[in-house]
Amino acid sequence: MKNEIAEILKRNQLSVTDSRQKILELFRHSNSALAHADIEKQTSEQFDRVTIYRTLQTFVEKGIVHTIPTTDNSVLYALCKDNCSEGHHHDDHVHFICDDCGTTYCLEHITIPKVEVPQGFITKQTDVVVSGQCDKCS
Amino acid sequence: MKNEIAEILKRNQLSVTDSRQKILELFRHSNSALAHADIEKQTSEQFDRVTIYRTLQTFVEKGIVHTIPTTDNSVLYALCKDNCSEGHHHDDHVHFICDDCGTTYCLEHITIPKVEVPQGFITKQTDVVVSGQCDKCS
DNA sequence: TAAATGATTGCAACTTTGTTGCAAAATAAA
DNA sequence: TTTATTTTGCAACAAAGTTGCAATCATTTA
Repeated sequence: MKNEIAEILKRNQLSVTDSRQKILELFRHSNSALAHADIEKQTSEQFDRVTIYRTLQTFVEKGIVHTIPTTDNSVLYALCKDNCSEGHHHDDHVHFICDDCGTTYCLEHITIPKVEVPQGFITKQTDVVVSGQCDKCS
Repeated sequence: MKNEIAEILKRNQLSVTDSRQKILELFRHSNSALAHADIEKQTSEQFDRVTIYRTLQTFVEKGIVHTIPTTDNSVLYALCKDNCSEGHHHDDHVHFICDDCGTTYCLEHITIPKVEVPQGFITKQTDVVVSGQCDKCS
């Protein structure tokens, strides 16, 4: 378990530190996306705010975690499933935000539809965020 | 021209003030989405930061403007085309963010595809954000 | 296994972004 | 024109995020 987490870090050429292990564990045990504030709370302020910012940034750069677009100004992070390669995210799944409980899910099994763009535009990534009620709140 | 803008404000039961007219004009003359900072710059700091925040908030509430989800933590605003009714946005179009120049476009003519969600989930809104290169940068 | 190297952390200070209360000013109504 | 209501700008604050730097920790090498 703990070894598996250390493995992921090593595979991404990251040194294995307490904060990285703990934060990565949080993501693996959560079935929803996490905000910076969630992580700060759930680690019971064991780590400095700055460390959490930097860890998340590193994880995004390494393709361990991806950010989820939201209409409000909050930033959400979620595990990339098949461990995207550095700078090459290919998390082609839909995100679902529940209006009631606020939970954000990665709907891994629903693939992003192809979206047409006008002449001259080139698509590199397509993000789909669905909002409404999740199965627990409906 | 100016009258048309005043009309929109009156139609939405808003009193016609300098800041509201000027900011609404900015949106109408821009073919892309605007961030709070853009507006602050483009009004050459004629209005207080707070006024701009409050004006944008009011416009969103009235359905004159809508927010666009982004992967970074920035909030973008764009004109609602057919002047959504209060609280009832129905801007079912795709948003495109150019990775090179950073411009965000509302692709008015491209409709959002229907996205399946798992059993028990209820869809209320679907946001699609495509990123890549726009026609000017490709 | 211990010392040396290099990366990461925590702290402090700071910037940027967004919010709130309130008096003054502007708009709309009478 | 006067009155009532709304909006604005200021000040002060709160939250979110960033940067430099010394101390600490992880990894490498001998």
